[in-house]
Amino acid sequence: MNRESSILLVLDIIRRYGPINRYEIAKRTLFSPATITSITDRLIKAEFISEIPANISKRGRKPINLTLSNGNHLSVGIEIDSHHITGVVIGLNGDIIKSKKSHIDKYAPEDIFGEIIRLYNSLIDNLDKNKILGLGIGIPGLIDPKNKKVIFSAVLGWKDVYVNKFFENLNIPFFIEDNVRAITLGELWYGAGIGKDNLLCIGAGRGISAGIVINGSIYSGPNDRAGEFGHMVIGKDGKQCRCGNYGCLEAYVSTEVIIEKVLEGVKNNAYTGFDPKDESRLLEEIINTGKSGDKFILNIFEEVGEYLGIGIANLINFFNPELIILADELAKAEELILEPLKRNIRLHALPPIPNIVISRLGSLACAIGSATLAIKDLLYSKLDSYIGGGS
Amino acid sequence: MNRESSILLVLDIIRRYGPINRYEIAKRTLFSPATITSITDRLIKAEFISEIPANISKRGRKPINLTLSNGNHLSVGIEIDSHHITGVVIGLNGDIIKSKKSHIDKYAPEDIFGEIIRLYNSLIDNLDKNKILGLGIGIPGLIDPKNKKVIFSAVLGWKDVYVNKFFENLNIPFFIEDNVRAITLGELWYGAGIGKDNLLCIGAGRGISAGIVINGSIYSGPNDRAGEFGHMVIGKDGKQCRCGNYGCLEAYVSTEVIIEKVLEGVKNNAYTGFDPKDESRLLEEIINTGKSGDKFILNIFEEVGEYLGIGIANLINFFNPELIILADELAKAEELILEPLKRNIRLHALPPIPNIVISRLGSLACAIGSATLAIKDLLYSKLDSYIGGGS
DNA sequence: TATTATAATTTTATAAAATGAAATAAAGGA
DNA sequence: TCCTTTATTTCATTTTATAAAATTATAATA
Repeated sequence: MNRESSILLVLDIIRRYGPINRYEIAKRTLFSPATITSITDRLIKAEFISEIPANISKRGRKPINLTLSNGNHLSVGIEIDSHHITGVVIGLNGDIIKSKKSHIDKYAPEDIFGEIIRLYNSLIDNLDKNKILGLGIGIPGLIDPKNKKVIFSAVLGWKDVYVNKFFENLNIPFFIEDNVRAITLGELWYGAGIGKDNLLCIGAGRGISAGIVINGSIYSGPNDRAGEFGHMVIGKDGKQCRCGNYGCLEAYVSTEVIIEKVLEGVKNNAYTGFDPKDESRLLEEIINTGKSGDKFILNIFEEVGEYLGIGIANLINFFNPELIILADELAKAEELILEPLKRNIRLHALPPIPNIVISRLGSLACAIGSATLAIKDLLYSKLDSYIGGGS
Repeated sequence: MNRESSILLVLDIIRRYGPINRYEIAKRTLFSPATITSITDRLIKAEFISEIPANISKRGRKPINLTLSNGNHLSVGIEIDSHHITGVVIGLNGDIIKSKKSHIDKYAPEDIFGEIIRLYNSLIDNLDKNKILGLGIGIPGLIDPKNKKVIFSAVLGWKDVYVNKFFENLNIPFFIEDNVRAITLGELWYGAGIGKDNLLCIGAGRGISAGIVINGSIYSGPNDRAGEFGHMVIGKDGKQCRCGNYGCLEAYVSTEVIIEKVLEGVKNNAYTGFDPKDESRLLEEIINTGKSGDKFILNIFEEVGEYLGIGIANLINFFNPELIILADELAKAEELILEPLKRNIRLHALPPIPNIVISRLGSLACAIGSATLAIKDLLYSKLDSYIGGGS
């Protein structure tokens, strides 16, 4: 093929399997060691990778490991959620250089993107502007990343918002993506999914959806609709969902359902400790109360875990993933939800049952994943301008 | 990259998008037209592709279309089902050269593979043996294609059957695959799925499973378990399944369920025209009666279509395929099942709703798909021995 | 009918990429 | 110390890919 795709291949191997030495890269790529030497030379000169000593002790010359280098190229990622925007700056290897968070209470696109630009500027304030590769934004809703359009966002109350115009003055490559897919990308490259080829990242919050990783990359489907399993029917003729159908997963599992059940319980059982007015902190309080062993709350998570477990088991049977990552709001409940979830998955999924873990990047997952969008764009297509021609 | 992978890429473009001219191949591959000329020259010399005149009428020199050539390289495919083995010989472009079918009534591996070898020999009898690329076999059950092992087959009553030993004397490359995946491959390369990148092929017979096509190739999952959605729970706390759980799709949808319902109806309503003893033709008779407008049968397909529709809608929401192909036994019911199926999918799947069609290769789908296994192996990895080096 | 414009393909000289083989480097062990 | 092993690099050569020009073949036009 052409020169560039060989470089991209080597770089992708280093990203996925690094730190890795030249000899191993040669074996994985089927290139000769000589070729790997020449390609990695140029990547080192362009400061994309760097050598780190390997300390395995066999006979013979010690291998020199190569890894994506931090610091020389940076990317900014921003998450929009219902109450905040969260920003991070990361290096190529995912290390967090900086992070910042701010509250929002106005939801018009102008307001939010204005705030994002303020946050962006404050993040890159004392950094070398030339090092910034780009900006990625994770948005809850139905996103068209190609045309940089938010098709629909229930959380933000947006419909057909074109994002381009807000950033044209910024003069920096920028990308948007659905928040769950951004989380998935972050976890895949830098979190719980490192080294995995096929996994599902379940985003459970107000709605339920999954980021799908196939053969090491995100699968969005031909219409960017893949992963939307919130309205999977698991209880035919069961509880009515807001979509009108009966028995959808989302009718049984969501942060709203949990809050509803708790508030109803508060009414009946004279619960204390909750301030139902601070909606944004209610779930947090519920989780804390549950973690301290409250039977009523435990029982609610048990119920939710059963339905979510069936939903995920259905996906496991169909998709045969190596790993399930639980992310977004519900993931904050950790063992509280994980334990009943695992139990019910074992009941309904056919072996082999994959590991089920909580998001490793936690509250920064979406921002980190969004920053990864710009890194991915660079690593997959735009090296030319950074690596000169000629050998 | 190396020469071979460029050749494979061009060949795959011709397979997927052919007949196609050199100029279009250049655009799709990002190779220069000059490169395409040199690669296609060699492919023509090796008789993998041939030129056919294009009859589109624009200005300028007419393009010369290239297509996989038939006749110079052949592949044999064989399907094992509960009562027959079916064999075909196809060319690279999927044209059927020959087909043959025989009954089986003994199910020991020695018996079946003995019969397969007889069928194979009779199929290649008057053909040039040098042209035969290989033999593929589609088997109902859980298959490990890499180790050529049938892990489990309920239909055949097999467990841990190693297939290698039966073919070592034949001295020809051979491959095995799960029957639904074989059907899927056949439909993708030569049937209803030509040109599609992401589709599901639903195999509905005694059991229910799906062949998954992602980015133009079959996805089997890390453990070859992908697609097994027969035990997807769609009716929590519903009808008990033979697996022990409640509400599985297979408890509501399978040829056995249909036959059961009909036989029960026969008992109650004094139905005539069925001979319940000839199990292998019963479903056929049921379908024929339904097609002639019998209300009782129509109603059964309506019920089955509802449940299958919900199951498939769940997959559509999750997977966002471009196309759904219905195959295997139930597909023989054609409109009888398709109409209620489509109706219920529209009720439960989020738009955009993909086309839903019946298998185009029909009763030869599995055999053709199995033959495709050997062609795929050749086209994806073994060209070296056919195409000499040098430019 | 000859000419012109256009489109597809091929030729050819050149540049770039990839490799094999030999050389070098860096370690452990005798 | 020298030998063996393993990793990496050098360098001459082969292979692959390309750009630019040339050729071929066609439809539209004069």
